Amino acid sequence: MAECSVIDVLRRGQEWTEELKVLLAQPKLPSDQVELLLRNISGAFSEATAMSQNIVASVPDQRMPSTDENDMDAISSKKRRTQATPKFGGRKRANNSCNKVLRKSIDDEFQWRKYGQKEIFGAKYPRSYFRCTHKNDQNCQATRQVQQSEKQPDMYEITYIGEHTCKEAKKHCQQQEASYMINFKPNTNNALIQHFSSPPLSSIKHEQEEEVMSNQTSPGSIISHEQVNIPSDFLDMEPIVSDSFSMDFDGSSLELENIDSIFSFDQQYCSLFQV
DNA sequence: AGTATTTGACCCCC
DNA sequence: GGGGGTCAAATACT
Repeated sequence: MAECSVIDVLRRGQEWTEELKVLLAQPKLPSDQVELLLRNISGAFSEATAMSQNIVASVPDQRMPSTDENDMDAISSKKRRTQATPKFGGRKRANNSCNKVLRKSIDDEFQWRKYGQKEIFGAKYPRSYFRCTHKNDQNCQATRQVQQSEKQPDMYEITYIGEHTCKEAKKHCQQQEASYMINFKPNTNNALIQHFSSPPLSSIKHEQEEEVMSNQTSPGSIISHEQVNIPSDFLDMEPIVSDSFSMDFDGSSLELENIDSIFSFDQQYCSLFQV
């Protein structure tokens, strides 16, 4: 239900964007119409973001790690104990951040250790569970779930849960400044993509998947003013056409570069919610 | 030998 | 009650 609404909103935004492209191609820019369309587009992003927030927030989280060492004594057999001593007691689903992305590769800049795999009811492919390799030595709580996409078998749906607190995260944190930015200056709705700006660090890719990244313009060439980051995961899914526009209205200048990257982002985000 | 993966068991939560 | 997330012994790999 909510998914359909998100898609509707995003498609609406896409239609407005197409209209904007037509306007921008005109020699004499109707700046009032352009501004209106920009507001509409930005508003659509905001709306879709707010709606999707509710959807993504429902992704379950990992339980709290067990600290009960004594119950090991209760193990009498080689295999798992029976439920006399509740090893899993107190498990709860914390409100850690989670972020779902679609990728061609399951590799990223972090080291993961697989700790489980499950056949998911109604799903074609099993889901694999990974935790950060530094869970034990650095108490890093980041986990991720990887599942082959049914719609696009060459892609993987990766859900990142929790954030890295290991040294690897700190190392990659600095590289994050190279992430992509988008901006709609003349309106106040630009909080919209901000929601995407806070995926777990592990979902931000830089040096990997060059074969896709090389199709893009450099990060710095994308719009900037209000700094709104887009995870590169969304941008690297499709080649991005390098259109660039510049315009003025209300006395303030607005640059529109890589506007198609916005469409691409919109479409890819849409695909995450399609049934 | 140490480390990573597999896989059945276990438990929480809807 | 059952689906899904995690544990941990067994196994595979380096």
